Amino acid sequence: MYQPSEEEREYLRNYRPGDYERPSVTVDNVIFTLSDKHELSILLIQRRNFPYKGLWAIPGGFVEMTESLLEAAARELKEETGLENIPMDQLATFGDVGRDPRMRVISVAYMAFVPKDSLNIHAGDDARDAELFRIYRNEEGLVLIGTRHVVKEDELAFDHAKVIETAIQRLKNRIDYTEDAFHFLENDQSFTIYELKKIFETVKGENLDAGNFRRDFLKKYVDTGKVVETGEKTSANGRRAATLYRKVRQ
Amino acid sequence: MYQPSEEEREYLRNYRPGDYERPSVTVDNVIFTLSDKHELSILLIQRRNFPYKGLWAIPGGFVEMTESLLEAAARELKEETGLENIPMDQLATFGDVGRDPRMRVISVAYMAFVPKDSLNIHAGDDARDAELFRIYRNEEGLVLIGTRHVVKEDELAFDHAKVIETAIQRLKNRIDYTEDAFHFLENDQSFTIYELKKIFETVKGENLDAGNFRRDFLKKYVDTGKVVETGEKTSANGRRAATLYRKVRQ
DNA sequence: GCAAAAGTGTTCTAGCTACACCCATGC
DNA sequence: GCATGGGTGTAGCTAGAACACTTTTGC
Repeated sequence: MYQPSEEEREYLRNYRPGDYERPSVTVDNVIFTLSDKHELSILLIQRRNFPYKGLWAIPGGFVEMTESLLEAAARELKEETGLENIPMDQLATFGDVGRDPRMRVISVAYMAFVPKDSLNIHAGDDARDAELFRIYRNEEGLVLIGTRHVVKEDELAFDHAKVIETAIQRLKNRIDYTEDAFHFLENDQSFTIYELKKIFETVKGENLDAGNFRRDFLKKYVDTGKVVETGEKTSANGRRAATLYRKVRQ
Repeated sequence: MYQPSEEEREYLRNYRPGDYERPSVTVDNVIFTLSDKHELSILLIQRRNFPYKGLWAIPGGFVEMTESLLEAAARELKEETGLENIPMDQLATFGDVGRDPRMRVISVAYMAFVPKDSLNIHAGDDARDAELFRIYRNEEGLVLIGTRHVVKEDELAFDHAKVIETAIQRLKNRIDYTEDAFHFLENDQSFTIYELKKIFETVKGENLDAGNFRRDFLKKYVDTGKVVETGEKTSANGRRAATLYRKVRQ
């Protein structure tokens, strides 16, 4: 391990940062969930202040000097949704010069996948309204449909349309080789194969063959020990009882 | 497109950034190339100033207020290597609190893949020495072997060992579905299948079957029009003449 | 008995792996 | 003639797509 010399420690004690201009740094969270009807959805907040007053944005905020980027993202997630201990993944960093009309702001975007029922949307201060939007697409681009509002791509604040597009793309690419899908489960300690199948279908935007999905699931997760049977079955409500599985937490 | 109201324009005219503390933002470049003996290599510079004086680091520098992150990375690449118009990809952003002992620094890492012969290593100011290091690995982690120096993982400045590890991982994952491999070619307007095969073998760290690689190459790049035959052949020097291909620039 | 999820079996094929084999050329 | 890279052919295997079919339950 690197041990600084006495000379270097002396230098650091006397170090005073120059007063050159610095950009502001924020974290922004793309929070994905699945709607009741199994549609990919995202949490947006409505801006009540300038700039982009009235437009919708992904939630975020300034990075404090005492917290890491991930800590900042997790703090913001908690403030917005009440959720803690959610795995978050860094998406990308957006830093074009004019992306915030006030000043230079560099934004590190994170993404999180959360089960809908756990979502407890805090508008935070009344400075902003929060809503869940289903993700659609037409010729002009993204269309986000909430319960009370419809938001088109160009009604998103800052460069957030680009951030969201990047996130959707990344999620689709990742879903097969990460464990993202499990994070959408309401309860990853008791779920059926077909609940998980629904999640994959939603994210990929295509229907999957039930038999093939089942075999893939068994080989990829059960045979490797990542998922085990709970021993329970669903109490049959209208159909044949299904085996319940549990995600093994590493 | 969003048109700010007169009120919002007024707000922006009068906007003065608060004087809260801001982190410094840098870009750092992981510059990959292949050595003469087809070994994956990376460009490092030796620090001649505190902190981490004498240790090796990936090149980088502060982001100017007037340039985007990518522009900053490209500017640094040019200063270090003389290379321009090289495609660069954002790797990840590193922002742990103590990663720079002087002050809070958030670093956006980029990666570039360049042909070795084009590399014209500028030490820049004499404040630093630059050298190409082949990438090896032993039980303790990364070992970087240059022509004059050998650098172990813990002799890298800041969190650059982590940055480099992340970059190597990403490169290995990307190589099959991106066009990174072509960027390592000395001349992508005239190359043979086997030159490209060598690059894939180096990055993946395994030998590939010549026949299968050839068929894959033809299907993946030639059939899709991404690569075309030049019409020329290698002037036979000790062996059968090989077809020369040219990458089509989109 | 029908709808719908749960679960199993089987066929067919595209694509990959492995490997054998021929060609061209310089030494 | 042999080493080396250039280039072709093909047998065999496997993952996966497609789909047929059975089970269980509530209505």
